[in-house]
Amino acid sequence: MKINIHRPSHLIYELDDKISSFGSERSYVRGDMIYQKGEQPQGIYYITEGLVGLTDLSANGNEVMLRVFGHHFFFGHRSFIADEPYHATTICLKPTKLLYIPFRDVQQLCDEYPELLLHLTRSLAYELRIAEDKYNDLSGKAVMGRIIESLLFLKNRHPDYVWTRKEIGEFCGATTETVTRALTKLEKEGLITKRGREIDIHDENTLYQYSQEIDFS
Amino acid sequence: MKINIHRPSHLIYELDDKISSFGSERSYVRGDMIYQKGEQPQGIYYITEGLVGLTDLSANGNEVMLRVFGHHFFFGHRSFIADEPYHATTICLKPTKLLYIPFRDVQQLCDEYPELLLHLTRSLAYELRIAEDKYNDLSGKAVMGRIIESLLFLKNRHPDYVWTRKEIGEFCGATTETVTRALTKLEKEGLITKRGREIDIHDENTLYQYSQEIDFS
DNA sequence: CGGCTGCTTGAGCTCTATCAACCCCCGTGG
DNA sequence: CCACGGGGGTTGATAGAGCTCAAGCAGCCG
Repeated sequence: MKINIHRPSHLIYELDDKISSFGSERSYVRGDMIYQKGEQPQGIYYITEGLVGLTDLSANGNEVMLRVFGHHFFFGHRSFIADEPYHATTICLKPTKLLYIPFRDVQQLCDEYPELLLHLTRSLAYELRIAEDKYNDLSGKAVMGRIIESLLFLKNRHPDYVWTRKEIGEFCGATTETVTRALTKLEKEGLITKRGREIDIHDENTLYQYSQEIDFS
Repeated sequence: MKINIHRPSHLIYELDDKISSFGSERSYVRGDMIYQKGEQPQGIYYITEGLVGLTDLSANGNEVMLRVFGHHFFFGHRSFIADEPYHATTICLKPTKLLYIPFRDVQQLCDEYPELLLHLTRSLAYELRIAEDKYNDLSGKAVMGRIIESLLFLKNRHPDYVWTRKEIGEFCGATTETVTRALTKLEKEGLITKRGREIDIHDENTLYQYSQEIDFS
């Protein structure tokens, strides 16, 4: 997975004000479900504050974290655009405020701000690459590499959040135990420091370099 | 991965004639590379006949098949829309004729047929679900299940093509040997018949049922 | 018919999941 | 303010699914 240090280009802050006059504000706390796999979409969501994860259950009963959305992110539009029921469930990770925009208003919003549709399209194109890069990694990269890249990715995108070992594992296809072991090793190697549940990365580049070294014996 | 028995809804045959007046026709034979990972997109591609695979190399040197495109499919538009270099390489799987549409013409084409952009957007939304379903499967489903689903998916989408064990493996994250072993087992169980390199599925539903049974001991 | 690519089968090994036990941190309520 | 409960984290031992390596076979094209 290519790590994006900078915020994805498809975030357009200017829309913020415009959108706020549409749709209704909703609040969630950690653990709340926003929508559930299988439901029929009725609108799309725009986060003004907080963090949301898109998760699904895999065949062996493990949770899989497919994507994460922070503030200024839309979500729920994939299913809307594909005209499919939701293929996964969204869960609130930290206290979140968002705008729920029913389809009727999406239409109107798109008419008023034609760049919105293009923005959503771009975000799909972007997320598709991420998903396929993740697939590639899962198929051929050792856990250690996946864990490091996920750590860098998640902390870069959402720095002000303490990611749990479970969440990191769900994101990259590893168990909590394996993540723990990896982090312990990284700490011994002097690349990170554990501070309670927080993980301090000493130097992103060094850590990334380390993850690219093929052999973990 | 949810198997789609029917052709994906985002194929719009009516565009065929309209598009043919744009762009230039190109031909490829099996093994030809159409574009390569890292290159900067200059246009998009539309297949009039044949089969193309989007592949990448994983960390351990294995080939990964991310997507396949048949006739009436566009490809190369993800990178165009995301404004990124290609994140993977497209390889011709069977003799293919396609139309190459440089960006200048894409613009014009979109103006003339506004539904085209929406069509491309839908295909991205659709492919994103597939990619995430594949990720989920890879993360939690035993190989046997993945192989069966890939077999059903690939043969449904592109029935008139003899998929090799290697290709099936690359698509679902398994080695050629593992695919062979799985197919041998399926033949012993009376679910498929091997006819040379061709694989005859006795009954899709029975096979699918079998793949959903959790335990492969 | 020769050679190449793809397929098959076997043996062994390794990575990572699984199971289990324990600890630590933190928030909550008495 | 302390006790307690529970979620999260750590560590160890073990097992097994599927990969790797190897060697031979079969189908297919020139």
